Amino acid sequence: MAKDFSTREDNYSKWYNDIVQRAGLAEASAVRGCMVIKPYGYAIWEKMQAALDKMFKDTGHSNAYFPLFIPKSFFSREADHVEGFAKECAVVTHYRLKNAPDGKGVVVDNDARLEEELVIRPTSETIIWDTYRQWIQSYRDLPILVNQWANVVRWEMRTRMFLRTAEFLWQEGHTAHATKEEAIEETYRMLDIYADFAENHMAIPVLKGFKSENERFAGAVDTVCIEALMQDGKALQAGTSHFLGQNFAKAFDVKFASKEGSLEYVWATSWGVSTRLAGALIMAHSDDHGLVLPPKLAPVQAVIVPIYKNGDEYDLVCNKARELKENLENHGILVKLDDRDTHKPGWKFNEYEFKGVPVRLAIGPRDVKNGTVEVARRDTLQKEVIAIDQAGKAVGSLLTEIQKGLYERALAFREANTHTADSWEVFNQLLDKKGGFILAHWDGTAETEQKIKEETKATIRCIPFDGNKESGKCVYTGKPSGQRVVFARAY
RNA sequence: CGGGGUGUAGCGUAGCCCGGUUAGCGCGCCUGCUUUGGGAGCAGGAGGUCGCAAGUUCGAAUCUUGCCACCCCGACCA
Repeated sequence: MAKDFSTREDNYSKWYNDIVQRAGLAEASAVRGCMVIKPYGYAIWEKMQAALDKMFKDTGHSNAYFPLFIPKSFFSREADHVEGFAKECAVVTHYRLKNAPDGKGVVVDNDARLEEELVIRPTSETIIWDTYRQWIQSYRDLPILVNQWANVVRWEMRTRMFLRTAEFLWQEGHTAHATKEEAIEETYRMLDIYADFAENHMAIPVLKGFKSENERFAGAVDTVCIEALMQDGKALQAGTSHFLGQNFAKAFDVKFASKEGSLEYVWATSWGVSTRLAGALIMAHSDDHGLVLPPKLAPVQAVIVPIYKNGDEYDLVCNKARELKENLENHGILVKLDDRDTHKPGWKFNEYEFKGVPVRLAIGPRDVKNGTVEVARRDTLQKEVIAIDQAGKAVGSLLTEIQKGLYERALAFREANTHTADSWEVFNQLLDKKGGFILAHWDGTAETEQKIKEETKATIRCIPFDGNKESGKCVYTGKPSGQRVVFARAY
């Protein structure tokens, strides 16, 4: 085990922070609540972006960019929206600094107060719908399928690396449609893309479902989400897709002339995932040896560590290692050859283990002589020696196997930590002992959900799409219920 | 914003209660030699506004007051 490193058992949140820091993903910044995403962490985000961006484009979406600043008055156009975000908005009030009268540094110039304050976007629905009004006159202008990659700011009281920071990176899709049906279809289409991405790229199984009224996006008619389970038994909302109805169209007066000649309000969706996904990735797969990355999102899929005693051996081994690297690259594998002489092999082993590189290849004089290479997989920590001329093919299929294995391991964990509760007593026991997802009946009221939250800190993560429609009694009030919902304590 | 805690080299810390050498140690860093199949060893070396500001004192990392930052627990959080 790594020195100076916490275990999940010992201290889960310290373990998480240690991974973020020691794997070089991110670090705290000079600004409270904001983090610096370091090159290795950003490389993972770029791989996520690349995969998602392709999925968006493949479904007809285009990227665009809207301003960081939003006129304050825009927020009050939609009542629920302003209600939901008002408490966490950063506001720009001035546009100029001046030298301090006492000569020490600079101060805000009070003569440079903005006529209307600007809110730093916590999300962009308002400015986008204000813009869409200009873009839409006729049904021929629809649909508009736009996505934006951007940073947003939500002034959070308590922050955690990746999971909740004051500023974070995300994508937000904003679509406009002529019909309700089409908008609803889009809402589900994008949720399916998120679920596909989570399961096939991140190797994290997710539940799809509706948010309850309490958890719904401010301004949405319906919010659907994907929910993942972390190793400590807490749930994490990994992505959301909103059917906005005509709420924003009405708030920003966006109408179109239909084929029939009538003037109608436009139907809308919005959907997003953020750098929070990196947090999900860490907590879903990593172990007490450090980060574990699924091959599809690993910036380096295989690392080659040469082993040698002197200059002659170094040349011999590294020449072979370069051949090996080329071989792997020809199989489409992202390979790094670490031929630095400044660190010992043992040090490198630990380093790459900590950084979650899926496959490690060690090659020394013995291997050169025997035509072999040692292959170690990060997920199971198993090692084996294989023929070096088979390495390209072998590592390729090993990466596929690791990707699949991580998903299956996460799925098995979720299944082992999903329970049903039919009484308040069992509900509480499950929460205290195991956490995880709890399937329980709920009377459908916001009041009951609120009370459950106050008493147990558990919330309704989602009302699952695939939940069977068995009827039962609310676990809290005993009132009739038509379907089990998913409860959990959540990030 | 409430309750508690912590600020000493890049990181982790001792010293503080009870003021008094040149602020000590580990990791890391630099140089050299020996090493290299799971975090190397030895020798030498560099690196400090003791969070910031004021005060008490002959003298402050140490005592007093104020401020700032961070951490934990609450509150808050689609």
